[in-house]
Amino acid sequence: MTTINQIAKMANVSRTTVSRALNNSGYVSEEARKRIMKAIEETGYVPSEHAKSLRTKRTKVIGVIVPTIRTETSGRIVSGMDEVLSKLGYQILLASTNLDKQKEMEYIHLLKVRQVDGIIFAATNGNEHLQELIQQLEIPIVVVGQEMDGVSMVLYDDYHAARDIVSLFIEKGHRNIGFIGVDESDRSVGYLRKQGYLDEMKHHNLPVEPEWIQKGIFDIESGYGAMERLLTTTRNNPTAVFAVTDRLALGACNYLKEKGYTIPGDIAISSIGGSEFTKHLSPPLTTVDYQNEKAGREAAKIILAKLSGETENKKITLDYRFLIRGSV
Amino acid sequence: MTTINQIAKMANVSRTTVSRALNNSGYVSEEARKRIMKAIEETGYVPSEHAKSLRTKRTKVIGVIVPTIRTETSGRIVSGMDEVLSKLGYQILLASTNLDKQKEMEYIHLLKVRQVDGIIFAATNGNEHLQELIQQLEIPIVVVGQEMDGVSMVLYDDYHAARDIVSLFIEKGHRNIGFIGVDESDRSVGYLRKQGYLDEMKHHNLPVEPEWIQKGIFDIESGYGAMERLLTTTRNNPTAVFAVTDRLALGACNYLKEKGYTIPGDIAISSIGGSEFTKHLSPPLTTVDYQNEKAGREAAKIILAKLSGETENKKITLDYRFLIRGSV
DNA sequence: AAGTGTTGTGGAATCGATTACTTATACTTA
DNA sequence: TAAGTATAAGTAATCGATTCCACAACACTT
Repeated sequence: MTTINQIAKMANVSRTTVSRALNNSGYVSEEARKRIMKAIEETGYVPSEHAKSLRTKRTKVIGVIVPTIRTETSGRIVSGMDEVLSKLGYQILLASTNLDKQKEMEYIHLLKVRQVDGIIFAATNGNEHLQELIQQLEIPIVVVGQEMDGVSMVLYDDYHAARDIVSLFIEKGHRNIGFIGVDESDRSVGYLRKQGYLDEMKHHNLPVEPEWIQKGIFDIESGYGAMERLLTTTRNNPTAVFAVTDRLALGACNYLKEKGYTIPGDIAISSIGGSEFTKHLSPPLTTVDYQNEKAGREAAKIILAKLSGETENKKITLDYRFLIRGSV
Repeated sequence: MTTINQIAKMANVSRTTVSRALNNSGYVSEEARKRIMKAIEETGYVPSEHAKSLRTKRTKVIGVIVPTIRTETSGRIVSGMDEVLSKLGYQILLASTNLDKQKEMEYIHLLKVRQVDGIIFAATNGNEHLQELIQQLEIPIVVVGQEMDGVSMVLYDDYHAARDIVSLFIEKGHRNIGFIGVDESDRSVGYLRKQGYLDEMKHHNLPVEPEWIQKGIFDIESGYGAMERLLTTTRNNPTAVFAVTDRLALGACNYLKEKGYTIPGDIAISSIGGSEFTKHLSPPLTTVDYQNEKAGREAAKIILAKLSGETENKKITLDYRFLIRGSV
């Protein structure tokens, strides 16, 4: 590896001058600059980022923590971030927690050690230790899709999206409307979306039977199970079901098809997620597209703003697109 | 930020001793060790990775270059890598080219500057400049899903997977079999899969009309277009079609459904990819699952082996699972 | 002729670690 | 008892950059 000292020697100047030439700081004569450039050209020299970081305390790396990178949602978020960050020479150090709450905290620690310039946190969590940890972090941080005190956030409008969906069902004449959710410790997906459902039902004076509310985890199988429970534990079956994620909805659809129910004839279904696959199901799934790329882009922009001195915490709530398709 | 010097002062030893205690190298008395640990505890000190890297030339970071992180395939590959790497304290520095061949080379450069310990390259390319660049790289490198001279590779068995698919069609009685491919500059997806198709056809003495071979790019829309051309440019229509990716197949299916063809009644269809969504189409798509996570894991293992001294280049060809479902 | 400003350059400290080398004990062992 | 060795800890060089400060040389003012 070529170092700045070798370049200095080749160009017959001190390494100070080389550094100045490289960073366009201070005075460097045309001749010296030319000799330096020639030496750099010949050797293919590139300055060591580590030495630089050690001195300047900036790494041009942003740490990104996601629950998993196997899903389309995470992929789209990260993709959006990368779009903005790479343009300014920042790179992404990826950490995937695989839904392990313990790891979320470990990774924050790890990223701090790596001295990333900022952290974007896109993993769901209810852990209050994490809150604490994040608060005392002296690195800029942005949280995506989750409310948290004292940090910048990019939020989806979970509550209103949920109400919109239920409202659509009601408009179409449904009165018995079921709900497939996840644990409420997940504030966004679990709590807010459920609250939207409940409030919209109440707003129309529609009753909600306890059996209409089922819970799954984040996978397709549990959507299947939830729909099964939904249709076997009460005589008073719902004619429409709102699932909080596309995957849950997919599982639910699978159950319906298997048992010979028609969609939306017997049961209408809709969810939140906007995954690409929803378009190609039969019938195509009605879903809310959160525009995850945009969330990623916005989060990246906030981090960049913080890095250039902005101190105020921002809170952005993104709009969404309601994709009404054949399943309702 | 606490540094090793502060810890040394607090524990009343030299920073050398602190370093030794931290790295379990050389002798440190029990008492000294205790005092050091106490100081670390109190301050929450973590050694700076940059200072470390500067001295040791190891960063514990692996650079990963992918064509895009929006797709399931990439997500699964990266996820598999992360699984193996994070266990040993390595992290992933992600670079996504967005299918821009120029960027592939830029990123290799960028990762080199960041002094990553190794690079995993999972982006398709036909560029010979890249070949050169990779060859002169003194960092360990592993290429996934693409043949290249002089480097370690993790390959999918594109050729045989393609033959298996065609063979299945023939077994089911099809004789007119169409093909939706991509540009052959992509050796794996473009060339090898096509070659498998052609060879299996020849092996059974089946003719291949030029119109049966259509080309798309990597998205759903072009699959739609390819299928359209396939059925409108010749009177001698195929009764089965092999698409080289799941997305192309999906586009093709969309066209068929739109025009009222039945699958597999009028036209059988199968592809390579094993994406999760294929299971939920109607009919479910017959596809070859490449087990991308495994590819990621294997690539990670090879990099790790290289980092611990292994010099020989490895070439692994992964097996695949043929998921035969309703579309054939 | 003295003072001031601009341009160009280099010396040396610094960032936070690791590590080769040295020194100082205490304990074996021939 | 002298030599050898295991244990413990410190000194100082080093990694590859940035940056503060000092110093020249020269051109202008006044």
